[in-house]
Amino acid sequence: MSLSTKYNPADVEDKWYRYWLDQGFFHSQPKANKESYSIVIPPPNVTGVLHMGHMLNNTIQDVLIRKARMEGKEACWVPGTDHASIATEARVVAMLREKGIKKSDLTRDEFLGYAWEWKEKYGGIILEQLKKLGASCDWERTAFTMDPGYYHAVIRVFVDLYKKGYIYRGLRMINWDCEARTALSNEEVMYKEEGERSILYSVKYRVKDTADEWVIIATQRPETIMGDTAIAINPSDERYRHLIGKKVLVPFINREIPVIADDYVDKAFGTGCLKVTPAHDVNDYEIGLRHNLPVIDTIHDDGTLNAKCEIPKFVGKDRFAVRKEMVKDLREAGWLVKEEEFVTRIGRSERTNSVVEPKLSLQWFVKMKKISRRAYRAVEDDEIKLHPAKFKNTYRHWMENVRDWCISRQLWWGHRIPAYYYGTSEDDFVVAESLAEALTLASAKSGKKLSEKDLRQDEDVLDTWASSWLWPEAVFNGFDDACFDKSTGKIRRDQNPELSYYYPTRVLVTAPEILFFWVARMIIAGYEYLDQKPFEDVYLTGIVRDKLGRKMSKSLGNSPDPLDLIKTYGADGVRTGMLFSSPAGNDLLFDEKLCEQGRNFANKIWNAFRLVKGWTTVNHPQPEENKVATDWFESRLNNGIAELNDHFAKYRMSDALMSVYKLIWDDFCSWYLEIIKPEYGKPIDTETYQRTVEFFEAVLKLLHPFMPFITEELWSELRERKPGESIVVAKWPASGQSRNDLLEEAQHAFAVVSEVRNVRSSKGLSPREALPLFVKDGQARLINTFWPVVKKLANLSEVNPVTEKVGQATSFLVKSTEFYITLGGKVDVEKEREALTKELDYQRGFLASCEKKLTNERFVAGAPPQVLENERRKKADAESKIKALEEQLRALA
RNA sequence: GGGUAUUUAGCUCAGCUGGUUUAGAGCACUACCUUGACAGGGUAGGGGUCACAGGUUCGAAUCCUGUAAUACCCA
Repeated sequence: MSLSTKYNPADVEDKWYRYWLDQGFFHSQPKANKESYSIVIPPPNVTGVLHMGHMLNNTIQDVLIRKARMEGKEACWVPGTDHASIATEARVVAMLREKGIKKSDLTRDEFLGYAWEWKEKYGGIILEQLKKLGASCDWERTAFTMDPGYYHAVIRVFVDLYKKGYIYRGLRMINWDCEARTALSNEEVMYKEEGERSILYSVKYRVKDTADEWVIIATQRPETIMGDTAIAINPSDERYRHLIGKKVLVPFINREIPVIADDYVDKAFGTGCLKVTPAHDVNDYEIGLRHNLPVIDTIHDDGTLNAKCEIPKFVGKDRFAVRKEMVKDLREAGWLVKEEEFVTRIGRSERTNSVVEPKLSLQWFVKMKKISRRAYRAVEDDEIKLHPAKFKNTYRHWMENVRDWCISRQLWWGHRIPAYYYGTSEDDFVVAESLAEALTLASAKSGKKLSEKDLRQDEDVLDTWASSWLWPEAVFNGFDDACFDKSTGKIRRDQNPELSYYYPTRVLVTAPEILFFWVARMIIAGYEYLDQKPFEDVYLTGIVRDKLGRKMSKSLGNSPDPLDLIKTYGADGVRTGMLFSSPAGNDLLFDEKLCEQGRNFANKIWNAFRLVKGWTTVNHPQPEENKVATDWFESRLNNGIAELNDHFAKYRMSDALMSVYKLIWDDFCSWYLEIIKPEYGKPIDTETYQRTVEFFEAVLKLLHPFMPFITEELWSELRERKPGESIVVAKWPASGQSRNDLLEEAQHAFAVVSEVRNVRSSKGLSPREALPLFVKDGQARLINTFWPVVKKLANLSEVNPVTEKVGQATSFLVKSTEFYITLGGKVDVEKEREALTKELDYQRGFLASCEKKLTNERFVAGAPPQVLENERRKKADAESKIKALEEQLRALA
């Protein structure tokens, strides 16, 4: 073991992680008569690399799971990754493009071959990085949402929900990514916070059968004019009321469209006339439904215009190119009345950044209203608790307005939708777990004898969340043949020992931004398939931002590389750095200084260890101050454990860490060790030494969930350890009796020490110079057993009780006890007077505030007795202090 | 535009159902300390009319109403 004055994390971290793995401490199996404590990891994208959000999230999980393990629970933390269909596919497509391969030149199977290759190569990176952080996952259970068993589970659930009537296929307005050529969920559409600049064009349409009557509409998408099927105005708009029912002509193509009245139209926006294009705008589509308007879809999947636009020169051209041409043509025709810049919100694909095209499309949906009812109640009734609880409101709001879930994606990487088509009509399909089964069903449904060649499987895959919502069940193989009952569509827990042991999991730790599309849906699935919640608690972390409050992102380049941080500050330092400032649900403004604080803390403990390890022992009777110190610290420790457990129970991780931090730094190092520290080169008595080692062990254990590496290193060196022993599986300290009288007396004693030090510091006296102290007790004796401690820490030559004030001395007050230090002529009377006067002013002001209350008749009549009594005590206290201060002032004169 | 939250020391935050000393912590800051565990340290200290304006109450950082700023979610 090195004697360096600085702790070097790099020397120990890898060594211990390997040891923990070799010993199998992280592996869990169901054990009869042992309580289980399980956590499933929010699976990171298989394409991802570790970012600060993961660091925070996984540190918290590791802290919780390590504490549970030490408490003797069967702790099981299941790791894994998510196939992230759209993100991964985008990366693979980009990778192929670099090699000069176009996705469109590949067959589905060829493409998937590349995708799997890519996944095998890069897919495990993030999990390897978590090991550097110290994550105590059960790696033998590592899961992936496209593992064969998991894949089958997802397909099985699709079939089951279809049979139950929850899944349907329908025409809907969806968000379309023209570049990736896929539907996007609302969550995958991003808007720039500050909006985007665009141009609002005012265009005039001729009213039918008039020579020179026009309607002027405002639009930012003139390229969609050919898809217009109405002009809408607000029914209360006097300016246009006379037009209702008339027809107007679409520019260039002269198609007749009606003028209709609809409340949706905002009179103040643009000209107050809205062109309605149901195929290309969500709101227009809604208006179209209300007024039975036709839908004319003029844009292809790739964003180019199609023949329905009726203008041949536009067909095949990109929507944005057409916009430019259209504007030019309108201008030349004299129909463009105005162009003005304005700021609007433009939806863009999270993955490709291309402008989202609202589009009508046949997609698969899950009906959400009924299936989500129990999930809604579960959180409402606190069967599942959200931390912090404020998210309950958000959850309720979403659940009450839940909308059907579009689960199909026009991609290849993912779980292929198990629908098989056999004819040309929209209803000519069946849904089945396998081709063979599909064939049977299709033959029956069509009444024809079909062969496999007649069946065509749906080309699309499922939304990634439609697989990850099964995570808590699927990682324990809940949908296997052995326990999934197809006839009831339920999992039989009793047929699955793992599920019956680990489910429900204890807590889910994740980011609030995925409360709906992941957390809520997992709850829904849990109740649907097991009639039981998937987890007891949901701990929602904040978003990691930079010092300036900006979200950390790759594009901003404001995110530090977590592995570099670990290299610089050690995993323990980074873990504590993350937790120092992360109250649940609040964003964390990350600053490297926090990691530095963590590293410094590690160093502090390291040096405390060097101190204790450096002592030699001798079999002497225990000195009085050591006896007092050990008794006191035992109480302080017990009380610290209780406090810590309480913070944990409430998921107050920051507070939990801070309370261990202070217990170790302030109480153990600054007070306890300073009291018992023998003079340089002298030995310490055996009794005190033994107790100190015990205390040290206990505080290391309390700190272990937060700082696993340094605590293991020191714990292993503190005593002889047998092979296979480890702090990882050491017993969490029990919180025993705590003596309040000792804790209180210590407070007073330490206050006296501080005051004496203060006197030294303000008088410029050396700490080596012993001083005499005189004590004039007030109503109660402040210090009894702690005098030897005070004498040592404050370096007092003598302590003398007095009954009268002491002249020619500097003085201070703790509670109402007066203390005097004679300085042999060194007293600066003016300074003393100043300090005393300042204190006296404060006490008088304080007294006045008490008196004000007590002389208020309504207060005396209305306040509860304890409050009154308390107020009287405060008053008496202040009065005696004032008296003492006045005496001291007089003594100075 | 709708919803939900936040606003307490320079920074990040505690302060639960109003009353335990005219508000607490960590960091940062200031002064002193090259003291034998630790300068990645020690000792001491300064710093807030609890966003603003009203109201309820004997009493408000805490409850109510309004205003303003900010954040997130949904449209």
